[in-house]
Amino acid sequence: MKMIVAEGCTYNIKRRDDDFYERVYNLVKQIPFGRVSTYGLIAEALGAKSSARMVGWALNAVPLSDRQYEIPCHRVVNRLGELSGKLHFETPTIMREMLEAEDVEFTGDTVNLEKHLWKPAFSE
DNA sequence: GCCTTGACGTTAG
DNA sequence: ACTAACGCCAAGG
Repeated sequence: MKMIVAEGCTYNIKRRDDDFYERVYNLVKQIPFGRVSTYGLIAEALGAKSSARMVGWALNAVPLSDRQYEIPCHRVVNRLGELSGKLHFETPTIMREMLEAEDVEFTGDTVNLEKHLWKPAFSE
């Protein structure tokens, strides 16, 4: 099930047997303490540049228990550094608090990406 | 099946 | 700097 990524043509997630979610999780796990990444970069690293949305969907499917300990979902923000996923935590403030606990710096309600953005290594 | 809804992103105005 | 229109695609009704 290799996808051909010709220029302009991006990987299509459509397959049920795909391990897309797993690959998202593996990548998110690699985000270092005190750093953040974006939905778009993660999607792109997986060869699904146009499917940033599905990255969020995958994270939404992460069990609450894994959310804090196994998979650092709070380190994924949108491309402007906004905490677009905060409503999916136990309380709307948790996400920011977790980031601040890692000394992540904010400007207003957006993360200082200059300082904390982590770019995933391109896989495959 | 059709329609709507999103933890998104780009582009145009 | 802000809004609107798309493109994207899995789920749920």
